[in-house]
Amino acid sequence: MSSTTRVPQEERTRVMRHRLLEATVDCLVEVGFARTSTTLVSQRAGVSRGAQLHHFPTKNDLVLAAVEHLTRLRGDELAAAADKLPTGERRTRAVLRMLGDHFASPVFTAALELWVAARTDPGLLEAVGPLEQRVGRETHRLTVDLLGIDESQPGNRELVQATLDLVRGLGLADTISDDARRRGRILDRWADQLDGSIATSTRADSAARASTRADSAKKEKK
Amino acid sequence: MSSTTRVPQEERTRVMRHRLLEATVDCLVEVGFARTSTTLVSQRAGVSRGAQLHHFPTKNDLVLAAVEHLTRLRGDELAAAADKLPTGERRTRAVLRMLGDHFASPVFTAALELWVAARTDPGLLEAVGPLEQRVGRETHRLTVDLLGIDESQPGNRELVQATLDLVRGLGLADTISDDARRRGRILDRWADQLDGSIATSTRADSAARASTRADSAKKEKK
DNA sequence: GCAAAAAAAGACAGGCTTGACTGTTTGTTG
DNA sequence: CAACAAACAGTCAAGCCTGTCTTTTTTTGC
Repeated sequence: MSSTTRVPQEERTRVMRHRLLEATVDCLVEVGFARTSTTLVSQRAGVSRGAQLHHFPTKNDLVLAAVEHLTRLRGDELAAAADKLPTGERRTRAVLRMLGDHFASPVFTAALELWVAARTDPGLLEAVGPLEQRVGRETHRLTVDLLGIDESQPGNRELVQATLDLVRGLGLADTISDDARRRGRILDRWADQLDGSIATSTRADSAARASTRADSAKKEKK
Repeated sequence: MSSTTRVPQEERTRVMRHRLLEATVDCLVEVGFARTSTTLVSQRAGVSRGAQLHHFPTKNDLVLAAVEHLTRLRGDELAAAADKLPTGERRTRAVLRMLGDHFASPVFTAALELWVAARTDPGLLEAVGPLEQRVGRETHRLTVDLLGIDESQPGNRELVQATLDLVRGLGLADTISDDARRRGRILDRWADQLDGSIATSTRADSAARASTRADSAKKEKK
């Protein structure tokens, strides 16, 4: 009875792999990397163990694919959040809050699990390292664009890096003691700090500042 | 016969437990929490499995004791580093570098492993949570004291918190891509930021502020 | 339609970890 | 010094995880 619904194999493969990768990320968030067993993933994905092994012969294959998947997820989430940013006053605060929220989201938690696991797993590190570096660079550039910062000014680059390391630290703290209010206060304070410092060192021209903001604000809306 | 060397049982117990806890911390750093098996710990400690099970009946008992041990270690290391700090010029830089070094040290790495593991382990979280909170408070106080910050001034408390979250983020980044130079640059920049901000918000004395700025302008050549 | 290939399902063995259990040595107490 | 308790040593079974293997179903090419 092949009369029910004919699904092309390409589509089936795509769906299966996607379900497995999503389940893997879910497991990373919910039970951590250590307890994320292949059996658990297949159960959560609603995929038979045989099918799983067919698409990802080894656990390493699955995890490596999950790393790439997660990298894509993080990029998308950041871009989407950046699109929703308001323009105008308190731009810096909004940007920082957006970053803070991202580094407290489940995708960051999953990335953290992989991050920590990769430290003592050479094979995983080989995959996580470069990708994390790429995400880091992209996030850096995004932040620079969103805030309209002139990196040619000495010290500004370090200031952006510090900001990103700060939100990373906040994200880490958030994983075991979620305190959004504390995070908000700290980020607001840092935004003031940034505004004061950046204003005096780079943006003498407020018109250019406004245009940069408007420009980076309107990304295509897919 | 008691001809060899008489060792009191209390001392034996103390030594055994200490060796096991040290080995546990070592394993956390070298292979991570996930692969830290009781067998591995007993091997590394040079303690028989039976003896281990005698002192720590379950793995949970061992890990919980290791958490406390590690907390003590971190406190001691911080206090020791604080004592060695130079006084006088560039105080802020020295303090930040000290914090940065601590959050890039093996004890922090071990704590990070427990931290991440605790997120998905209720029993562990129950032990790690309060202790981490305590260490956090102590570190905060230490930083405030070392930098001579007046927390009654609005915003200063958040600035110290941001500083600690920053070094935490730097420590996390350090675990998979050790880049001490980058860390140094960022912390120096942050120190300048702190000096400028704290000066204006707590010390109305503009002479102190000017000297601080002149100080931060000339980079050290190490 | 039919054969071949891909996809999916599930059983099975080998390796590792944990904690219970039994036996041995060493220190303490009367 | 004798009895008791604590410390120490090592074996064993149960459970889980991974990856191989065989079997069944579905899709594709002819």
